[in-house]
Amino acid sequence: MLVKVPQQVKTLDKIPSFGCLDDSPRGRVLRAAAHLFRVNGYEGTTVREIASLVGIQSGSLFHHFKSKEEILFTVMKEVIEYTSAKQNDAIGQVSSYREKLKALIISELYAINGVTCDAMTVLVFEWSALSRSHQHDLLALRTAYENTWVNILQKLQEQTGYVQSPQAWRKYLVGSIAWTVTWFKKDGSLTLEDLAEQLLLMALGKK
Amino acid sequence: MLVKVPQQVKTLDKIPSFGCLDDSPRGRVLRAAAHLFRVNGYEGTTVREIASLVGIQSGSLFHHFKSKEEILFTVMKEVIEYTSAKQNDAIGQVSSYREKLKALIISELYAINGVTCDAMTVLVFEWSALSRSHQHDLLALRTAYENTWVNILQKLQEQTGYVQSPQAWRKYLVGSIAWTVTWFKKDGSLTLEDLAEQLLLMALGKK
Amino acid sequence: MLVKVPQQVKTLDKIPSFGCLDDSPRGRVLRAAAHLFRVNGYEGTTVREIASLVGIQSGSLFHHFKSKEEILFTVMKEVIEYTSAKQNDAIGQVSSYREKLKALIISELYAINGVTCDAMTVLVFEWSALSRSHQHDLLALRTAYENTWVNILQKLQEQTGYVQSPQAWRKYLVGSIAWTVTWFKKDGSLTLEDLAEQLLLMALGKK
Amino acid sequence: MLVKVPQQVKTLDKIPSFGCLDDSPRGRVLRAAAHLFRVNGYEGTTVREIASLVGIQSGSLFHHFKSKEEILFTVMKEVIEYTSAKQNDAIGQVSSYREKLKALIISELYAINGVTCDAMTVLVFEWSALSRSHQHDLLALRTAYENTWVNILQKLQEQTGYVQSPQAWRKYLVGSIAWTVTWFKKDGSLTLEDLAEQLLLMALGKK
DNA sequence: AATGAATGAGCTTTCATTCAT
DNA sequence: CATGAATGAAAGCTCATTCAT
Repeated sequence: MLVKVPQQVKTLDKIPSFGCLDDSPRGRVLRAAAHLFRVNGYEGTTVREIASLVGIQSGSLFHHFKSKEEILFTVMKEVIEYTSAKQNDAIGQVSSYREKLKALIISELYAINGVTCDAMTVLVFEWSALSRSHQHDLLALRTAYENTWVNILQKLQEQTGYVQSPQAWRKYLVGSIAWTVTWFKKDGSLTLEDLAEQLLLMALGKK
Repeated sequence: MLVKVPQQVKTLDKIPSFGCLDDSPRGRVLRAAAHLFRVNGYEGTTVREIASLVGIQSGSLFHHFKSKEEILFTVMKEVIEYTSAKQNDAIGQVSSYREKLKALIISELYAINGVTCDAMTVLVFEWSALSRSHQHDLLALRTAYENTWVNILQKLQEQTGYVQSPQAWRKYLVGSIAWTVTWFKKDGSLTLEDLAEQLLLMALGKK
Repeated sequence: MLVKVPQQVKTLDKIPSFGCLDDSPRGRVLRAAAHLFRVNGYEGTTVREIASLVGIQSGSLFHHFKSKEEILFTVMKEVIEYTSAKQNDAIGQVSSYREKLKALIISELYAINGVTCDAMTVLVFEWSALSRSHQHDLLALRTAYENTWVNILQKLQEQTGYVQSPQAWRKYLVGSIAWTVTWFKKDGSLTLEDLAEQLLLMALGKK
Repeated sequence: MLVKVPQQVKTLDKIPSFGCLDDSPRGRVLRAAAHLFRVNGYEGTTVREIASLVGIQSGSLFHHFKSKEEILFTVMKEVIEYTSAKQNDAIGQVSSYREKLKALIISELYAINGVTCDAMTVLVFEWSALSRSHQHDLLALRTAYENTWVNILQKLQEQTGYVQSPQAWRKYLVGSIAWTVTWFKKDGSLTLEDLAEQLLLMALGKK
C-alpha cells in the first residue's frame, strides 16, 4: 500500500510569530497548528502532531482550546484581524488611489508570503473545514476586508476608465496574489517588491 | 461540540461525465469521488460516502481501485490527460499567438468551471493528499501541460515586448483562472467567454 | 507499518499429487490449498490465492466446495485415509514387531516429508482451524491411526521389557517425527532412511 | 454454513504471569494475547478479543503497542529471554554433562508446559505470522538458545560415544518435548519430572 | 496547567461467499 | 461449470476528546 508521508516540519522556533500567535503557551499551539494545517491540511493534521511540535502532550491542548476546530478558527480569526489592521495602516499612509492600490497589493503579498504565510494560507485553503457557525462568525471580517479593496478599485475605475468591474478586477488580482503561495520562494531572485510592481502594472493595464 | 456538517451533494446523474469518468461502474466511482473530494476535501470524504453516492457498498469500491488514494490519483491523472488533449486541440486550430493565448485561457477556464470542474479543482487543491510516488508519476504530465503555456507566452513576449517573464506571467494568469473556481457561477450574468476576454485583456496589458 | 510478506509459492505442477489430490479440477484446488495452508497457514491464506494458484477465479472454487473450511477438511480427510492405507500396507509386509515399528516410523516420515508433506503438515498444525463438527468427523480416523502405533508398541513392550508406557513412547516418537517437518531437507546429506534408522535406535534404546 | 466457534477462554487472572507478562496494563495485554494466540492462532484472534479479555476497548491496545503484530513479537521476545535465563541458571547449578542435559530437558519441559506455556507455544507455532524483519530480530536469540543444547550434547557425545550427531539428537529431543504441548495435562498422573526422566533415558539410549 | 491512559465511534480495507450472466 | 462484480460483516487501526491523578 502506498503510504502517505507527511512533510517534515521545522522546529517551533523556526515558525514566525505575529499577533497573538506569539511565544505564550497558547500562541505556540496556534503557530504549530497554523504551520501543520498549511503543510498537511486540517484533516491531515492530528492533534498529537500539533502537541508534539509544541512539546506537550495532546491532552494538554484541550486546556487551551475546546476542540481542534477551535484552534483552526482562532488561527483564521487572528490572521484576518492582524492583516486587516496592517492593510488599513498601509493605505492610510498614502494619498493617491494608485498608491493605495499598490499598498493593498504589497500588503496582501506580505500577508500571503511573509510571517503570516501559514495562517493566511490556512484561511484561504481550509475555509470548508470550518464549522458553519464559525464560517458565519468570520464572514463579516472577511467581507470588510474585501470591501476595502473594492472601494479603492471603484475610485480607480472612476478616475482611469478601466473597463472591468471592480469586483471582477479584485478577484483576478486576489487570485494572482493568493496563487503566489504555491510558487513564490523568499530566497529566489524575485523579491516581493518586484512582484508587487508587476502585479500593479498588470492591474493598471500597462505593458 | 461543534459538528462538521458536510455539504449536501447532488445525485450522481447530476455530476457531469468526461473521459473515463463515464457511466461505467468504474467511471461512476470516479465521478462521485471527484465531486465529494472537491466539496468536502479528500480527507473529509469517506469511502462510505463515495460508495453511497454511487449506490454500492463500500467494500465494492475495492474491486475497482486498490485504495482510496488510488481513486484520487486516477481522478487527477484522467483530468490532466483529458485537459491536455483539449488544450492541444484548441491551440492547434488557430494560428496567431494572440489567438493561441486566448485559446489557452478559454480552455483552462472551461477546465476549471466546466464539466471537469470537480476533478480539476481536486487536482489543484488536493495535491498534498497524494502519496509521494503518485505525485512523482503526475509531475511529468503537469510539467508538459505548463510548458505549453510558457512556450506560447515566450513567443508573445518576443513579438510584443511584454516586460514580464513568461514564467511569472503564466503564474499570474493561472492564479486568476484557478481562483475563478471560488466565485464563478455558471448561471450568473457573466459568461465564461466574457471572463476569457477580460483575462486576455489583462494578460496583454490593454485597458 | 510492518507488512506481512507471504512466502512465494511454486507453480501448481511443482506440487506433488497423491490420492484424490490429483490433476482433476477438484484435485488441483486441494493441492494448491494444501500447499498454501502449510506455507501461510489456513487463516493466512485467502481463497483468491488458492484460485490464483489453480488458475481460476475465486468464485469458481465454490462449485467444487461449499466453503473454504470444507477444502481444509477434505485435505485432512484425504491425507489421513491415504496415509493410513500406506501404513497398513507397510506393516502387513513384515512379520516381526521390530520390523513393524520400523515400517511405521518410515511410513510416517515419508508422510511428513514426502509427497503428502503439505497435507500432513496441515493436518498437524491447522487442527484448531477446523470446525468442531469436522474435528469430530476426523477424530475416529485419527484414533484408528494412532491405535495401530500403540498396539505395536504394546507388543514390543511385552517382548523387550521397555519400561515406558506405549502411549508415552508413541508420543515421544511422533513428536520427533512430526518435528522433522521443521528442519528436514530432502536434498541434504541425511536421507529419510538414515533418519528412520536413528529414530528406531532411539525408540529401542540402543546406543 | 459451518461456523468457526473459538474456544472459550479463561478469565485473565487464571492466566499465569512471568517476566514482563505481569499485572501491569501492558503485561495484561501480553498475557491475554499469548493465551488467545495459542488457543485460536494469531490470525484467528482479533484485537477486539484480546481487548475484551483484558477488559479494555480495542482502541486502547494501540496505546501500548503499535500493531497486533508487535504484540506477537513482544510475547515471543519476552519468552525467549525469560526461558534462556532460566535455562542458563539451571545448567549453571550442576556440574556433569549428564546432569546438564537433564537440566535442559526439565527446563524446556517447564517452558512448554508451565507458566510460559502460552507464550512458548506461540513462539513455536506462530513463527510464520511474524514479519520478516521481526523474524530476523529474534533469530539471534533463538540461535543462542539452541547452541546451548548443541554444545552440551557435543560434550556428551565425546564422553559417551553416542552415535548420532548432536544436531540431530537435539532435534529429536526438542520434537518430543515440543509435542508434549499437544497432550500433556498438568493434572494427570504423569508429572513433568516423570516425563523428564523418561526423555533423559531415551536421550541416553537406556531402556 | 499538565499528564497519559482510556474511550468509542468511525475510518479504510479485507475477504468468504453469492449470483446473474 | 466458469466468471467477476457485488455483497456485507468484520478486520486492524486512528484519533479527537475526556478525566483521574
